[in-house]
Amino acid sequence: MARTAKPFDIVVLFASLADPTRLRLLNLMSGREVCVCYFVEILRQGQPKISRHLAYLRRAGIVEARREGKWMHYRIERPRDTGAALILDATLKSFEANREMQADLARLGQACCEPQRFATLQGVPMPMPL
Amino acid sequence: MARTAKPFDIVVLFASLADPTRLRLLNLMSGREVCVCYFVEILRQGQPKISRHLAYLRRAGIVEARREGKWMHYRIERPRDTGAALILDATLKSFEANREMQADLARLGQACCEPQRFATLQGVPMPMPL
DNA sequence: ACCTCATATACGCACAAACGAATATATGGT
DNA sequence: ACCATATATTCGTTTGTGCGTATATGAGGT
Repeated sequence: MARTAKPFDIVVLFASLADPTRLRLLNLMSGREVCVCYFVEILRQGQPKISRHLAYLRRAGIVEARREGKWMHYRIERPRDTGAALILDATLKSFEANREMQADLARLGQACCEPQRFATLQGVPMPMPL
Repeated sequence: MARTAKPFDIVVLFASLADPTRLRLLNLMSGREVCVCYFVEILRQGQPKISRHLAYLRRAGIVEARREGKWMHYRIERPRDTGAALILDATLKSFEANREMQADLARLGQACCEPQRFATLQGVPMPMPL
């Protein structure tokens, strides 16, 4: 029988959005593909914590990962489910009015333009606009 | 000093949406003010459970209550925070494509048109469009 | 004052989530 | 084959959530 894609679970989507760290991760990924080490540096949180939250977002079906050598790049994946996609759109849009989210983006901008100021980011591939 | 309305907490909003019962409640309230006893009847869940979930939605700032004699009526209250309001809009819109949500609405329609078929709803004020 | 009905809250339990620390896996370089 | 680096997963603990049952509150009727 044809493998039916299991219907998108909206409760799981909301659970994945109900955490400040995960929202900050999504904000940083908005419009860009970002390497894990940037998240660790920008959010100043432990690496296992970041990794766990990224896995959570992936299981929820709104984030995809791509390996490039030693590095993993994460990007937002708009769900095929229309309702879910619109909720995600509205969520990302809401970040535009949020101080902390804009501060995170500013820090990400710094890390890209002046990577020499971030000891942990030497030689790391830069975030790429999508 | 001027009482600053505390900024809308988007994490609390998402937490309030991350539960199937609460989503079903919001769906039933979409465009209508509904009495608690309808929720109990339509969702076939215990009254304390319904009441707790309504309180949760109220604390999250997306639902308001109005007393009318013995009865409590609940309605959706669009948050003043624009981002939150758009997320809520998208959430309600997503219900239109959902089987179970439409079945709940159909049951609510029955309860209104043929209240005599629902023993628990005798003499209860009808849901009112807003 | 008392009783009933509608709704809300308190209590105790079972289960899930989030965390830091430690460990495992995967890749590339020597 | 070995080591270093980047990332993922496991473990044990703490904290939070949802539930049913029991009880409290609040309004209206007698």
